Amino acid sequence: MSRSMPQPEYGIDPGELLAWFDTAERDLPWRRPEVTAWQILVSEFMLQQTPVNRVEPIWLDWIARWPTPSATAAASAADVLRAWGKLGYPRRAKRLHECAAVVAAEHGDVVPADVETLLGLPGVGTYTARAIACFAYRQRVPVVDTNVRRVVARVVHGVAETPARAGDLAEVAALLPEGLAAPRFSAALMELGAIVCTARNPRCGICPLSACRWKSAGYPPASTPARRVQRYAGTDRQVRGRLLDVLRAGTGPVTRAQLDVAWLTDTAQRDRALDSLLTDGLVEQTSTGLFALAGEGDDAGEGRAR
DNA sequence: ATCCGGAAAT
DNA sequence: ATTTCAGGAT
Repeated sequence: MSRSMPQPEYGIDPGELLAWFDTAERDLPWRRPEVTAWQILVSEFMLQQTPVNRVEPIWLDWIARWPTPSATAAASAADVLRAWGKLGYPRRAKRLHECAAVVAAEHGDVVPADVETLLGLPGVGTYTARAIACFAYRQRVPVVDTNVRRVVARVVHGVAETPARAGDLAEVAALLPEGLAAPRFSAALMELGAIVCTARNPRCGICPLSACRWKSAGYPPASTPARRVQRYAGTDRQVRGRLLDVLRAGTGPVTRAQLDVAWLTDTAQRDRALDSLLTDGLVEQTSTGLFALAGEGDDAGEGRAR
């Protein structure tokens, strides 16, 4: 195209990125070499929309208690929901429990390695399937999360952020180095987005990449007027959280009155939240009309005979 | 396009 | 008080 000047590459130099990662990589427990594919899967479920710092202690307890899919599947849903604690989005815990049952029963207690099969598992979507294929099985597949999307938007496209697009996977695939370096490259790209090329206050002064279109363009701010944020206080989500707090705190079924005190300001909202928890299968009603965490009355995982 | 937690940082 | 955080399901 342009013949006067050599066009700058503005890809992402694997050498620069990987050299930086060698020195800056965080020592996260699920990156240790002895960690199994299942345990990596557990970390990916927990990390969905949740910061690393909050996941770490819960993941450590979790894999010590339930190291395999079959061990997880043998636990009761109630025990799984209690172990999940206040990590948030408890439907993830239920999906993880369901995922464990599928892997144990249909895949010989071994996490599948191919993306297509992974995508069929409960709670495994576009990102998580490829993260497992890449980080657990060392495959050269594109792993696109919010960090990667942001880094590519800035370094390659010169804009502060871009919405998710259908072409994101192909674009990131084209950035991957050939051969065995791809998984580490993907981990490094995510790490760069997490600790240098961050959403709010990027630390461009310590960025290892010498070529960045966003830098060349003078760090233009986001053009789109910040999509409407999902609030939390006063929403059904908060009410659901309060109701689950009550059920997690106890050791068995509770009365409706015990649940009601969790949210007194809007009884219609409280009823709606409880309905949604029942619909999601996170809460169950006993034959005597009490409420309990799903599987609370079952003896699965309790080591008792029927 | 919406819903789904909760905590820490700013 | 707002923003952000290793997304998925509907």
